[in-house]
Amino acid sequence: MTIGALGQATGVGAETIRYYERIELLPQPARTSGGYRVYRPEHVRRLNFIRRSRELGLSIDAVRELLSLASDRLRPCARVDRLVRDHIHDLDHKIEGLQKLRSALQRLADSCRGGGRVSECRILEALQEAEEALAGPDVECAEEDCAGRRASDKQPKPRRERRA
Amino acid sequence: MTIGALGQATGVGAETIRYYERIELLPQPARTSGGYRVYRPEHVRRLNFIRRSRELGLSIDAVRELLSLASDRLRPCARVDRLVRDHIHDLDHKIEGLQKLRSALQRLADSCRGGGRVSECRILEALQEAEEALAGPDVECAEEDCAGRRASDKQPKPRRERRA
DNA sequence: GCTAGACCTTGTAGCGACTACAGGGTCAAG
DNA sequence: CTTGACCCTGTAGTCGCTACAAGGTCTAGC
Ligand SMILES: [Zn+2]
Ligand SMILES: [Zn+2]
Ligand SMILES: [Zn+2]
Ligand SMILES: [Zn+2]
Repeated sequence: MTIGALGQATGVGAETIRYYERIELLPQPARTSGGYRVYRPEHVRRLNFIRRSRELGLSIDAVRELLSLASDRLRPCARVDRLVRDHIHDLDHKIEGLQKLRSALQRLADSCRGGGRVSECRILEALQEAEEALAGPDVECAEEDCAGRRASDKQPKPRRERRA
Repeated sequence: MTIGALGQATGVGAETIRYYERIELLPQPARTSGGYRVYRPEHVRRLNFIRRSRELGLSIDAVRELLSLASDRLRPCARVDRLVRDHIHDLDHKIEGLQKLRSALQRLADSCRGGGRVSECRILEALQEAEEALAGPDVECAEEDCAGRRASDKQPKPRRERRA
């Protein structure tokens, strides 16, 4: 099958497929004499796995690790679980942050009658004036490993070269 | 004051300030004979406005519009309100999306005992196997203008040149 | 006056995960 | 053999910064 057919079969655009190949998330497929990529059913399976993982919000690196773990069928699946649970935990932080923003914005929006002039708009005043803790201070996470994981995120990650 | 002092006064890094100048969010300041940027109190006010808006999650373009609205003191503030309320609405969508992801992931994580081998891990199975609607279908928003606003987001936006 | 060192300058590239071209080549049907 | 749908590579754009490198400026102390 061609790249277009693979795209149809998986719901992933052709340009994204080529991108995945470039970053070595998909292996290089065979080619026709004219240079067209030729895909096989195992590519469909792998790409579907990738798409579903991405739809769940997992990062490309997490997907990469899941794929590598999945190929080692005898290994314990603890690391798989941890990847997923860490991602849930990250989501919790993200959701909480957005909810805080939302309520700060709601307070702001409620303070304006909406019918006045810009010169008397409470929204603009609040943005212009001195600190009143628009968003509250952020409390730190109770979870054990959270700080550690977040710190290790900062670690410089070995970069891959393009065109190996 | 120099760029470093402005950064201290507003809590914005010097490189970010230069970036804001490049994208014309901050006006070009005066310079010393040696080429150093020289800022005045009105820059501090403007940059504080920008920082607070950004902390609330408003996009650079929204901040740009707020700043331009704020300068027209006799104009009605309806547009200001709408910007903020639209942003709240966007946040609601984002939060809802993340919560859906979260519960899909939670179901996935719960299905794994965690002590087994990769070969029998339910998480990997679910990612590998055929569709079972990992994330549910997304219902459309009841809000009137939501679809319209989202469509106009797709409109090609006139791009600004660098180095005008 | 001279030097050390803190600060500043420009320009460029990187992040994540794509997406959108341009300018050409290939393939199958009619 | 022509048409037109598909494919190829390579590059640049998205967003909002952030991190350099290589050099210039300013100020305080001697
Ligand atoms: Zn108002
Ligand atoms: Zn945490
Ligand atoms: Zn498992
Ligand atoms: Zn909506």
